[in-house]
Amino acid sequence: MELAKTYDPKLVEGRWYQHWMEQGFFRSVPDEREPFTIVIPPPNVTGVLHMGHMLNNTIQDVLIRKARMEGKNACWVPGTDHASIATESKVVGMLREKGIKKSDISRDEFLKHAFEWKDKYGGIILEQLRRLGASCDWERTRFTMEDKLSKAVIKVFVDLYRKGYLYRDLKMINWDPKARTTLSNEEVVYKEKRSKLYHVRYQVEGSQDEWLTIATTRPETILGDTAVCVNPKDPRYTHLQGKKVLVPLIGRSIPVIFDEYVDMEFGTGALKVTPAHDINDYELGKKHNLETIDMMNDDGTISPAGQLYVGEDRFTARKRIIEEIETAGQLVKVEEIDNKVGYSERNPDTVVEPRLSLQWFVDMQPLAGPALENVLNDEIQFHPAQFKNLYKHWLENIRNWPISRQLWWGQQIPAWYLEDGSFFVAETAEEALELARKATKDDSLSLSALRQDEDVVDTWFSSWLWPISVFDGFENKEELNYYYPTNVLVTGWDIIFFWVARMIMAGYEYTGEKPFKHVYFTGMVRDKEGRKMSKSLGNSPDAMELLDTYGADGVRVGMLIAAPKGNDLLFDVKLCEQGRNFSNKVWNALRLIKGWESYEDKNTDNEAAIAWLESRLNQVIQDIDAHFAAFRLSDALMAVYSFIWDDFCSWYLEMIKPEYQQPIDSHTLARTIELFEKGLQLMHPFMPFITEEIWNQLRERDSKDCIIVSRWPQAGQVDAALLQQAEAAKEVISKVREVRNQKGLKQKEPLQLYAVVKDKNRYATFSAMIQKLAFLGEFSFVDAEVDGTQTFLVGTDQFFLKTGDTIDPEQEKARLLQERDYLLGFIRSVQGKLSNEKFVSSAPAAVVDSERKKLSDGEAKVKAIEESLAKLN
RNA sequence: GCGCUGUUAGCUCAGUUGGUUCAGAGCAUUACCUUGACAGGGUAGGGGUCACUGGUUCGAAUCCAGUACAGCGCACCA
Repeated sequence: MELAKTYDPKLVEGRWYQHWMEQGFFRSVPDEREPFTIVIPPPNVTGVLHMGHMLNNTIQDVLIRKARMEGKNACWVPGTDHASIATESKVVGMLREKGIKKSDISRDEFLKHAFEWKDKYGGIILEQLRRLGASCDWERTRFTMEDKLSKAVIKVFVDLYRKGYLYRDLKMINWDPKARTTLSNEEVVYKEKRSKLYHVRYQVEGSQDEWLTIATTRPETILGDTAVCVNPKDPRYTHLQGKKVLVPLIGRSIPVIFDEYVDMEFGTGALKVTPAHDINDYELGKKHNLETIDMMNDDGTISPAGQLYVGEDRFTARKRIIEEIETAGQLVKVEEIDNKVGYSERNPDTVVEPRLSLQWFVDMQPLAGPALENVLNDEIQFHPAQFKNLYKHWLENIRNWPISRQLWWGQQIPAWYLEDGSFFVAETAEEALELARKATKDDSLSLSALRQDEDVVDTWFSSWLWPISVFDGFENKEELNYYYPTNVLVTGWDIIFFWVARMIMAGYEYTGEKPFKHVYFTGMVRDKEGRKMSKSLGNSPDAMELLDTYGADGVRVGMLIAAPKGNDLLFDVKLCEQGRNFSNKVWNALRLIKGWESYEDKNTDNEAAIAWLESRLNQVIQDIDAHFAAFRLSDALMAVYSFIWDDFCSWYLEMIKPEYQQPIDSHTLARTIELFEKGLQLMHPFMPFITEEIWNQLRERDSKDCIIVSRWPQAGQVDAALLQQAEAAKEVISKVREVRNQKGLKQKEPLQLYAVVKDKNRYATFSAMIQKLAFLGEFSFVDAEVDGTQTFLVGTDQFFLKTGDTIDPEQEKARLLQERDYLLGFIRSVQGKLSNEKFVSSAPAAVVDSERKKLSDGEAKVKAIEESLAKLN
């Protein structure tokens, strides 16, 4: 069959993926082999594949494929995350389009809609991952909100509650008024903003015209003011001791209090205090027994407690209140300042409000200990390791985790309340009822007396259990014992707190063991200018389109070749082009080899070439294994890339290539196929499809004899002397080509080369190669300089190339003089070192020897050049 | 404000304990080549005072201190 001139991934990828599936190559069940386990960072169930996923999952696939080839029981567990805030807001939006308001339907109805939505759109991303070549065990696909996983969440909630690690408390939390839910500190993103600082004067109660001016960036909260605070050391305000002031517009009388907390330098030195809407104000309020007025509704509108602008949005209210204050003559001035404003991570345009709220919290202190210790002591290794710093800092300053979310899409909090507000935490309503009966000593209590907490838990409160729960580890230890701890987690460093740290905590708490041995952090995928990929910038390529255009292998190479671990990837489609070009290069190596007719012969002139490539291969295997061990995937890819392109294609195939349309001896062909196969195996983790295709093109194979399950090549002997000889030969060839280039000679016009060398053996093995690749009519050793030739040096060996051209003596002289001057300078610096007694006495002998060798080599070279110069004169 | 990390070729990055040609790779770029596996190609080049200053050392891209710039994290922000 004739092979196409260019490689077409479309004809290959789908076919092989299906074949792998049919053969069950991705399937893993526990057996006696060593396991190698990766759990996927579950993408949002309604998500679609983007560049970040491609990078992340390519890395996981590379690792899992390598492990599979090493004979390990490779298990990559896929799945999706219910992503409560993100998904719920998508569903709310979808319902709104249908004219349904969330507030008009019941929880059950809403969940019905949500599950319908999930069944329709959920899992698209998993299908897309198949296109990328992800070799997940799809039979293990899990979902964070499926029954078993939800049960685990409830179990853990109850357990932590009973241990006293989980409690309910009224605290200042971050509130997302769009999603109408609590957020943890980590879910608040602070952005530097240019804001207005309003200076507003409050009249001192009982005075005619005495005023106290405060400064605020959130004037709408004036409606919730219950004090004004000044520093007791501030001489400007000492006279206000015991005085009261009137809140503008509403005229509420509030005390002037004194606290060192206030910075005298900032604004006017007077701070309005709104205990319900600011964390610091709340602390002041507690300390000074202030009233707390919650003047905002959960959607960010003003509540009746605010008295004015009730029902208006907070930002509209801000505008209007300032206008009215100005009209009242109480706006002193407006100043521009830079401050940081917190936005919701999930709703990036929504400003987060500090809000006083009754929520469930996890006490992180007891969980943090083992999590910190085992990362610092490298029981769990971070790659790159510098993320340990970030991790350490966060854990050492850890704050309690508010886990309740005022949403419906998620695991409902297993707490049941009685009329009087007392509550009972249990895995089921029945158990809660039993607890309630015991507590109240009232056996007549029925389920209808209990009301379950309306809230659900934070998504991360389910995903922190992921490495355990995907193996059903909370009900059955069998699979857990085999697959856990998992080998490596591949994830972005941006969720180091959200997810990585918490999985480590849950791991130690619930299994007494780490959840993974290694964490490979990927950076963010940015465009080539370093900007974040975003819809509004339109700089985010369509992932599926890339796969179509460049093939999965091309895209995978493109992503990995420029993705050093932990660093952001500056993505450019040109990288995928490079990947595709590489595919094509390998494909054409196949075409060449397949195109050869062979004749039976056990003797060959190519023995040296074969032995050389084999040594190179063994060297490359060693390099690649070392790169993998250190998670240097880009380097591993680069090593195989240059082995295939440079060593195999550019040198080896050219060395053994027969004359045009001539056959090749069978021995060389067989050995070439073997070596090519090994190269393909090294490529396979990175480029699964094309390697499988070529693997099967090279020989007739059984349907089970696939490269994906072939054994990873073992590094054999490296013949260092041979490699050196080859390098010398390559240098001679390059030098000849250089001369041709300079002289404008044809590549294939036969020339004569003569050499004066110290050791003929150095060139003996490859002399035929030199002759062939440098296109020489003659290559021979001589005893003395040959006249009328172009000269060059390889090491200290002299070469004389007869170009047929007449040599311009002046030009040649100039060239030689330049080279000599360079060498003389070099020699001077080496001599300088060697004449320094301190160097000779304190440097290691090997270093001194090498300097001496440099000197003698340099001198020999100069001597050779001077001989040539003498001839020219 | 506190802390972490970085600064090496036009771009993205290697450079392991200071010492063998250590100043590298890929991409980009330049010249030449093109019926011969591959123009999605071949061959050969050009390109860097290793951010700056000082120190340690026989010897510094590498170690130390300081400076500048950049990125990130945390805290504060009326």
